[in-house]
Amino acid sequence: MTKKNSSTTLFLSQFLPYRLSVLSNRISRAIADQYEEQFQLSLAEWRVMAVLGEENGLSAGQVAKRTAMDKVAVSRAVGKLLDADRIVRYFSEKDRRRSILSLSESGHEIYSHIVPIALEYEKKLMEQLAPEEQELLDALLEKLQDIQLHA
Amino acid sequence: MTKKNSSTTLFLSQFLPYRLSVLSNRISRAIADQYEEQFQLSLAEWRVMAVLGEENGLSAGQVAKRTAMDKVAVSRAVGKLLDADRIVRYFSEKDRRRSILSLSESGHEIYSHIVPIALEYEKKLMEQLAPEEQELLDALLEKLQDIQLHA
DNA sequence: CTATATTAGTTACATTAGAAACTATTTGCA
DNA sequence: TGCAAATAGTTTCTAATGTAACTAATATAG
Repeated sequence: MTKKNSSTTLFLSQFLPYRLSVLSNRISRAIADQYEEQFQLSLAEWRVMAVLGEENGLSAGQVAKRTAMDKVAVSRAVGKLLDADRIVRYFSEKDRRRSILSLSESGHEIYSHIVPIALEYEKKLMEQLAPEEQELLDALLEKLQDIQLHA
Repeated sequence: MTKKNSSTTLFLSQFLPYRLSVLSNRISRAIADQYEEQFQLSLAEWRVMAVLGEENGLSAGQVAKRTAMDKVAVSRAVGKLLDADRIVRYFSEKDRRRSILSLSESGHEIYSHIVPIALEYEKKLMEQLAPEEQELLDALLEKLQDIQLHA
């Protein structure tokens, strides 16, 4: 029952999953604060717009994959964005289940306002790190991303 | 790749806040999956237990600060943990608003089961990185954590 | 063909989480 | 003192989220 000392107490402030979570939430919240009020956009809605700004004509399923959101969240976000005329939806002629989504004129307008804010924000963050450090962070995140979590 | 941010398009998959969020959610979820079912503990409840395992006798407010949860979330988690007899609560004699929280016997028991799981998990993650990389990641997170987000 | 399985997306239900208002207590200061 | 402001924590109301069930369309096995 008695185990190594090091494995009987967890120091939350040094625990990687916890640190990532706190950092990530702080950053996301800080950015979201800048567009939520100004543009009445939830984080989920913004993510959908972000991928559509990157690539037009995606289906809801493709959006889900790229944003790492689940399909219900995408469906809801898409619904709201349609209501607000920020995106446009067709359905594929070949497969009428598949939606084809793109930013509307006004969606593009909003997108082009938010992108600089988001990038500026990221820049501010990254500026805290030296260029080599930035590259390292990038590489480390890449590695961690690829880990198979459930062996 | 070198950075060439046109500042008119955002590539979500290369956007630091987004990458952090996806990574962090994946990791937290994977760990939570291991104790939620087994011990009927939500992430919030586990966090409260984790800081109490680290330091006994904290008030709800101190728990909130250390876990980066808001006070409502702490209040609710504390309520559930009390119901399940996983923690014990007194109120300070000097200031009867201030609570004094600590793990109960059975709380300690559960704590001592989960800590190794969490640490093992973190270890698995970190093992993907070379020792120098681990130190670097640590240092980079430290730096990012300290950034003043709202200038 | 046609019955079954699969896929895309939505809806319904239950749970959780956050904001704001509220209670109780303590502090500050006129 | 005594009354406004501050603090600790809880409750309430509402919005966001996840799971499962559902609808519609397409693909496929027999």
